[in-house]
Amino acid sequence: MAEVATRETALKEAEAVCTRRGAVLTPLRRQVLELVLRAEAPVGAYALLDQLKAMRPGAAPPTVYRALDFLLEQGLIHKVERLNAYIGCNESGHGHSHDHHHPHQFLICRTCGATMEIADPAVTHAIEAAARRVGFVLAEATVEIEGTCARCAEA
Amino acid sequence: MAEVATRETALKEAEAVCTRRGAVLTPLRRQVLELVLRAEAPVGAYALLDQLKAMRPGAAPPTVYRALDFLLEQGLIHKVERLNAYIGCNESGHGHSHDHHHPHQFLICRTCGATMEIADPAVTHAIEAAARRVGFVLAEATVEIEGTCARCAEA
DNA sequence: GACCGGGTCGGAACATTATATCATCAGGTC
DNA sequence: GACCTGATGATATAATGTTCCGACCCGGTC
Ligand SMILES: [Zn+2]
Ligand SMILES: [Zn+2]
Ligand SMILES: [Zn+2]
Ligand SMILES: [Zn+2]
Repeated sequence: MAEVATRETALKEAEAVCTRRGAVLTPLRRQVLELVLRAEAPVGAYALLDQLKAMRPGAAPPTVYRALDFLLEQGLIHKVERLNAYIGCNESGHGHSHDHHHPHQFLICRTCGATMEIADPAVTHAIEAAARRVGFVLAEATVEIEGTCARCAEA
Repeated sequence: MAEVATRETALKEAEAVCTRRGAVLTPLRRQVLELVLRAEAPVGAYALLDQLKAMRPGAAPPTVYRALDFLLEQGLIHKVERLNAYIGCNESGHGHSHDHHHPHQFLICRTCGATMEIADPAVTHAIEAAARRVGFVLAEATVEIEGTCARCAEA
């Protein structure tokens, strides 16, 4: 599978990103990141916990949430608010080398659940302009577009 | 207070919108809508429930959620996903006369909690274009911009 | 009047998502 | 060794949201 190689690369990069910043990608955090990357769609915290328990019998909600918080902080994953679920950051395509929090948008398919991350400059720019127009100092924007993905639409 | 008049007007309009569609704004639904409109910031379902209990001792979670579902369906309120909270639709400013689901964006102040609804055509258009570019059929877009509102920023 | 249907609400239980708190342990510093 | 910091173990609890069943009302329809 090509995905396995991609995942391995992503994990290696994550390791590098963390050490470059003085953060530590501990075995636990790495395990959680791998589970998120392995999933085909955004995963919920308790789904991760169930999988984690197989490897770490003592795992509990805080175990997962602490790891997720770290990974979010490092920009290695994102949270999809509409789904209360987490997804690996896809930094390829847009050239952000794992900025802590880079502008991004999600396209969520209601049929198959596939969620694609994009970073459309026009969307980002329009949002910045809208905020500026009313004197609002933008910190972070959540953009989650729901509908039907191309594959599901043509069927 | 000017807000009271605004709220009364909004309630009257809500009533009219519902009857025009064959839906019924029952006393319960109207009460919940009034509580949402009365709040200064987005309100959580359980905060509404607490207030509702004062008037309706038997109120339980489904009581509130059913009313909220109805109001969302009618486009009278919106849900703010980042806050798991609900806010009245501000249809003034943009000329949607309570479309069931109209494109909109939120500006959420992290300092004071104030949340402003806007409907910026450039943002809406950029999102539509981004979706179309990848063959995605858009149904609904959540745009929630967090930061500091103008009042809090100047202080 | 009897019957049926949809829509609304009361009420109990449950499911899902997230956090608070305290204890423990390992590594580095003085 | 005494001390601090960051990470994890472990238990409990909070916050948010849903399922399910039964009652009730109200408008047809026979
Ligand atoms: Zn990303
Ligand atoms: Zn799809
Ligand atoms: Zn609105
Ligand atoms: Zn503010």
